[in-house]
Amino acid sequence: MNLYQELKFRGLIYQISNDNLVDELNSEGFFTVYAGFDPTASSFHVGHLLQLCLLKRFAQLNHKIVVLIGGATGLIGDPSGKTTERPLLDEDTVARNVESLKCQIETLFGSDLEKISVVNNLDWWANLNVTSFFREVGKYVTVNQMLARESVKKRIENPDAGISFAEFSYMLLQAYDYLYLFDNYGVNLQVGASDQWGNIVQGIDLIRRIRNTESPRGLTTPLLTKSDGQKFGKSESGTVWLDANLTSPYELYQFFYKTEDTSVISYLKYFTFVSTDEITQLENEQKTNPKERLAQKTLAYEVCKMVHGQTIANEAKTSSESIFKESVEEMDIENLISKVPTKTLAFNQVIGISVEALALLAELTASKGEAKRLVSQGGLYLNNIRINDSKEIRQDDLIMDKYLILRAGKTKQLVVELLK
RNA sequence: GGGUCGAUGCCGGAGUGGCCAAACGGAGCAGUCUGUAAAAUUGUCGGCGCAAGCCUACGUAGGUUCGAAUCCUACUCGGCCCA
Repeated sequence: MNLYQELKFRGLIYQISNDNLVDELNSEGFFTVYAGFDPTASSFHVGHLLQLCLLKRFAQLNHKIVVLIGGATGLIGDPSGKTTERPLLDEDTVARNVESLKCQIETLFGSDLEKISVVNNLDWWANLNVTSFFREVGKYVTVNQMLARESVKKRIENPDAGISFAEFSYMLLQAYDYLYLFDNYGVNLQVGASDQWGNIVQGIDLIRRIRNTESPRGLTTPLLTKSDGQKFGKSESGTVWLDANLTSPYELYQFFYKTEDTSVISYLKYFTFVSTDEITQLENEQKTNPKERLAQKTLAYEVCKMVHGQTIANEAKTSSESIFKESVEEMDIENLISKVPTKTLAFNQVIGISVEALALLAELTASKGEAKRLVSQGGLYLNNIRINDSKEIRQDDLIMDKYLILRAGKTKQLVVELLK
């Protein structure tokens, strides 16, 4: 299977800038591929994973990769897909985010690292002044065409939004980035999610006009949504980050484990390096035996392994299996501590208070009222036993004299550890 | 700079002096069913309280009033029009 077929099988090709790209992907030649990420946070999240995997696929076939961290563009903000103007991030935050994203790239790409350059567009934007920008770039772009862009149109038509000149100009910044990387790194393919299509085409166009060449290419992947159309990448507790300090490996594992049947096969294609044959097998397995959730298990494990390494992936898997046992006796609680969400509280603080108060204290619920609601609906469990009437925590509720398992609903579990 | 319109809970969006913790949608959360799935369906959805009730909330700060999300003034931010 060649590269194009592989990408096609995995559903990674949404749009291509030029039909020749199909043949080029199949030929012997090598690309230098670029994708940009704006440093709006200190970590990548699962929403970035698709692009990162795509780059990795190219790297594994010995194409060169340029990962652009938008130290400059991050200061402006991409209007694509946004319905309102974003607040500006301050410069220190952006600079700090750039650094931590760079580190993540390095751990994520591990063995393929020598094929990758990580660049920061602030390095060239810092030295470019406004007048030369207008002369070099602005002169080659018409506002007419910029206004025709979907993201811009939406904002202009929205009776109470509007778009600032800064965000409006964003597309030119990204276009120039492509030009710069084309000139200085030999980049000839930009990839991104489909909401980046406009920005990518703008870059290709600019290079064509200024350098008078047809060689730059662009490719977009589908924009991920859950089967109900919601944005991909959020769990009950918010964004699912790749940084283990922000989202624990257990939570990452759980996030993918809970994938609905209709999406799990495409996620396997997007987010893992499991071979096409194995994926087809898993697909059959899912049809005949959906209860086993084998596809979900594979997906969760593989992603965890890629992001955090094999040892941690194994731990996440073990913890997940252990905490979902029927009875508390079967759980290996000591091994779960700090792997699954754990809350440490003082012994005296807990003994004698109500379960609802404990749920609040342990931050299982946001308020006591919410905890009460849970109890009245039969959704709160202590040590896997449903709480029907409010009760006080007593010493003989403790497992091994120091642990309590709190659960809201079916899946939200928490270990409480008591210290004397 | 001038005029004008707007700012409501997580989001969208009603409300234009008391009946407003604020209609209605969506999201979220939970129950039932299940497979830690989907769909369906039921309930819930500011905080404290068993409750009565209390507290905090309709951009910010003041004011009018027995009483303000609703009226007035100033400010902040945004749209639109004019310069």
